[in-house]
Amino acid sequence: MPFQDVPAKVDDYAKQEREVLQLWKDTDAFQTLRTLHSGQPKWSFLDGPVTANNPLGVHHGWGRTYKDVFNRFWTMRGRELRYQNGFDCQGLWVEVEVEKELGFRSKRDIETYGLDAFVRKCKERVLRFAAVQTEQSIRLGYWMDWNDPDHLRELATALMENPSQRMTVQGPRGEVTDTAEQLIGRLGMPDLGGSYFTFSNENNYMIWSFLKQCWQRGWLYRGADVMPWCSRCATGISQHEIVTDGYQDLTHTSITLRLPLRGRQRESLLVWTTTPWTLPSNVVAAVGPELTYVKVRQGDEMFYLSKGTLHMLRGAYEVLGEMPGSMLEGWTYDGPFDHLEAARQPGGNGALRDLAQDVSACAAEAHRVVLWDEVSETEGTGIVHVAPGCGAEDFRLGKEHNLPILAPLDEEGYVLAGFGDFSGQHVSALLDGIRQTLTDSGRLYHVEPYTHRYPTCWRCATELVFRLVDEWFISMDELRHAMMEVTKQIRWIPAFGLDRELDWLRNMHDWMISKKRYWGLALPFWECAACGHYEVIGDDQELAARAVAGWEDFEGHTPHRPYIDAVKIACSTCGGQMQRITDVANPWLDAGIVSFSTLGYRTDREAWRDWYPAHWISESFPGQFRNWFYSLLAMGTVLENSPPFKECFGYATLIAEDGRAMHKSWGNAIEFNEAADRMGVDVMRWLYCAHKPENNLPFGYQRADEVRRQFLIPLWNMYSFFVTYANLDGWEPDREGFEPGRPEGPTPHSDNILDTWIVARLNQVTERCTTSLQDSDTHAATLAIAAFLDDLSNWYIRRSRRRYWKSTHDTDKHTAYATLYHVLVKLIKLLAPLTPFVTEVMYQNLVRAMQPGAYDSVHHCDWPEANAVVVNATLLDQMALARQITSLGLGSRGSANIKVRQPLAAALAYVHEGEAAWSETYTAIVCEELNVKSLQFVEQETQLLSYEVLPNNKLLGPRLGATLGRVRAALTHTDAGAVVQQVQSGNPVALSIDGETYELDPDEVLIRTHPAAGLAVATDRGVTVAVETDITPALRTEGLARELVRRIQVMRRDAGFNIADRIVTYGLCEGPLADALLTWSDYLKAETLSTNLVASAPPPEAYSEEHRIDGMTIMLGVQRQAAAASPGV
RNA sequence: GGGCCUGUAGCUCAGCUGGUGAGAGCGCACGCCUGAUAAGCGUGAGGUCGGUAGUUCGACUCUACCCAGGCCCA
Repeated sequence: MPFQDVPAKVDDYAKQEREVLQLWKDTDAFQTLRTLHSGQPKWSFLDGPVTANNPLGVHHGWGRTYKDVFNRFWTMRGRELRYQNGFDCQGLWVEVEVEKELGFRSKRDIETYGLDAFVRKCKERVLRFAAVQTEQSIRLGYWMDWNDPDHLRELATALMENPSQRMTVQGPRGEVTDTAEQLIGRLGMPDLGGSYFTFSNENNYMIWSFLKQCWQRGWLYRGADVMPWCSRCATGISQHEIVTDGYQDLTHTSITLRLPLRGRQRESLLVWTTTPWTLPSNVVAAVGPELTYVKVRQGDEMFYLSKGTLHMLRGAYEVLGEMPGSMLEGWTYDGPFDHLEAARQPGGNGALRDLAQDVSACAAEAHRVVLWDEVSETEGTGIVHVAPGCGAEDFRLGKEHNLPILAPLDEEGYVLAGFGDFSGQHVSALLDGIRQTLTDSGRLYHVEPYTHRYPTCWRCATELVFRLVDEWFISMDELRHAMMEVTKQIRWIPAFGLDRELDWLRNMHDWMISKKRYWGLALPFWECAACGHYEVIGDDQELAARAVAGWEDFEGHTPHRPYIDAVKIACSTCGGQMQRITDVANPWLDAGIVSFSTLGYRTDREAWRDWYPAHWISESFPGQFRNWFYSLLAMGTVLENSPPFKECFGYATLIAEDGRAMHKSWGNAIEFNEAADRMGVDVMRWLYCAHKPENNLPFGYQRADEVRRQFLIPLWNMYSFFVTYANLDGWEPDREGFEPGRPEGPTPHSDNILDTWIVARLNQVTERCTTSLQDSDTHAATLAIAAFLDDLSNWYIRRSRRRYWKSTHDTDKHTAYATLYHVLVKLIKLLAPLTPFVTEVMYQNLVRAMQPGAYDSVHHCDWPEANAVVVNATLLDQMALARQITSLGLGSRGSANIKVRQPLAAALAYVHEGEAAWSETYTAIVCEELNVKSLQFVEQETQLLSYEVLPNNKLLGPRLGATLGRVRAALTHTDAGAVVQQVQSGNPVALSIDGETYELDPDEVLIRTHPAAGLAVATDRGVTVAVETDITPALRTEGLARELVRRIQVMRRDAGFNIADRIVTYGLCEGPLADALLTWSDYLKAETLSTNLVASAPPPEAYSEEHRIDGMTIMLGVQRQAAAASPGV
């Protein structure tokens, strides 16, 4: 039973990969893998959930490749894994897409549409994209416990038809029957299996428990703050979100205006703002206590501004005097909009100000100059307009000075009552009116466009405004330090991850967890309308026990809006009825809880302990320090005060090949599916793995081509070469003693030095790969493998080719096959986690087809063990030396301009060390490579080169310290030849310096060489090689013979003969060519498989060509022998 | 303003805890090989290792400062 023939070239790697996928599916390969490793020691990987909101991109492919590589590696190393993928399901990002789908423009549209229907649409969208992402992940070769994508779609359809219809599905522990809605709510649980979904009941209730703990420890509070707010989404944007993609360069209209000082005729402060809509909410003006201010005259007016901002003035001015900022403190002024009702209302306007402070003054009364360290001169006038209801820093300053607050905007950005004509207008439309009012009142000084980085909504790109809101927060005061301690117990890769996480933790404010939206975790906060008391409910059972009304409306539903909102509980303080606040939660709570919710923390604490903490997690690090990593840490710290993961592997950002971010609109984006089809995913995976993760990864078709050419095609060529010749010779691997986990068999024995060498290299690389992957370093693993592939292809196989195609069937040939087979099979096991498809194809043919007891898949095999005994350092060094001599010899041939086909009499080599272990075998290899008759080592390198002697700094530095410099000087002035002789005979070298004698041991002296002029030599790292350039007539004849062989071989191919065909060769020529034909006729016949070599013109039926060689002409012909049609070589 | 990362050949990047030759791939030039063949191999040109100062016998490697780019936080 021969191997299946292997095409020399794969036309379509993607097609081949799809066939592998089908094979895995047909043989249920993944389930077999789980069974094989069930009960082994555990390796816990916790997946960071991907937002199931759109198809995957190639950047997801990068992360998923890492995850799959390490999952596969640890599995092969004999570990049991969970293989649970995660989908992130709840939150604004899904709402926004569904809104787009439905053509909605505001929250009101959603309410009109109905919360129940809207929430179902959100769930449906998640399920449909989870199905798409599942298919894409499978295409990538990512082996996980995937749901059947069609099943997810069926659930989505059922949910939309009728969520309460009962369905029965097959789970890993048997059939499960429930309503469509509840089946969806139970996805990822042990009885259903598959990916976890953060919208699951378990995930939501587990977060409730977490929040209850926070509440019990006094960390949970409702507070007022001025926050970035999206008027379109009608929601606050948390610190975590705004920093991601939030800032854009935007041009706004900036206004400089007068604030007339009270009691000072025609004197004004000059203030500048880029947000004119905040001017009606002005309360105070701030100056820098350290800055210097000036009083200037323009016409009959006097202005105050800081000295460093005089450029803000338009037209001529006269400086009247200077003063420190502190001198202005307490001056009062007339506000620009004091005629508005809001400015005259005691304490300011708006309901929420009471949450913030207790003040009775109105804004108009509060107008004065205050000191503020934050004021700078980098922009503006050095006098800052402060509106505590419209800016985060302003708000803090307002609290400090107990100022009234004017909060002008409602949820959707419309101005509230009390602002005159502005009331009812949208914030984005206020500019003209404000400008006109200022012009009319003579307050306007200057107007100018101004470009700055301004925050926008990360979902809908609407410009954010700052708005006074009430939100729910987790206080970081105590948690911060506990989290930092936990963070330090984790290994961060790259190491700077620790610093980044700590930096974030040090700086972050209290964690805003609420959102005034619809699709998300329902915050379990119940509030009493009567007395204002609130309580936190810890799980579904507690809710059931406490419910006094509305339970029947909720029962049977997942804990989402609107049904959860129906449940009322009794107030433990006043006995009144408590209602859930309508807010939903920040989605990072959902992702952060998964080290508890997906591992059975609430239901099976023992099983949870088996898998917690995760050994390894991985995500792209930009962003995740403040998001997923952060929320995991928060939950682990609050619930267990322990690290939820031991090792965090981060990687940078994927960019396009042109060095820019990928953007569809820039035309440099690549879709995942398109990449998979055009590149093949093995290529993608190698490209990902060969990259250093902390650097941004340029991704594109050019790089993919490089990978295919340098990695995949050479690998395939070697495989194809092996199979082609093994089949010709009918070679097959031993079946005796076959072990499915180790299909490569025991290390083969051979007397051939190339065999023992390549086996040594194989085991060296195995060791390196093992170490690297254990250390989460795919980059190092690919480097080691790439170097090995080069050795295998360009040295071992190339040097061994004749052993495979020679016509005798001897032990040497068998050993050659056995060795190459062993190497290839062990190699594909090393490669299997990295490139699972091509290795599977090779395995199916090399192993599965030949061994009845073989596993179905290469991925069921054990990770290869490094056999340290065969890693012979001397052998590796000597072969490296042989390659070096060869390379140098080729270099010197090149400099003499003599092609390799022309034999030369001798190569001369000098090696300054390591020659002792040299053997004739290496000489034979080098001679053949260099096409020389002999290789001679010269004793005295001075024949070829001159010496230079240097101190061995590494040894002498510590010994001599500062005197090393003088020793070096002395050494270079001595007779180098004499020193070399001393050193080579093992004697110390004595140096006299300033009357003192220093003795240097032989190993404390290094010898370096320089090529002497006029010789065709090449030298590198202490090795020198020269070739004799004399070409004798005999050598010339031989060279011609080799030239003829080559031309005949090409003719064989052009004539369409098979490589084993026997032929008759005709040659008509004179002179030296005729000599060559005669003298080397046996050689010619053997090389070209000619049974006969006829010195005459070829007959008409032969394939013939006229050739010119060195100015001579020869008529060559080749003719296939009828008798040679029989098989065999 | 603060934190982190990056800066090595035309391009993309390797260079482990300082040790004496500065490397790979791509591109370029020239050549070779040809029974893995619309593949492969070799050689070469090309770099003051961002800059400055310091530590050291010795710095691409460590330290400080500066410059440029990126990310993050104010």
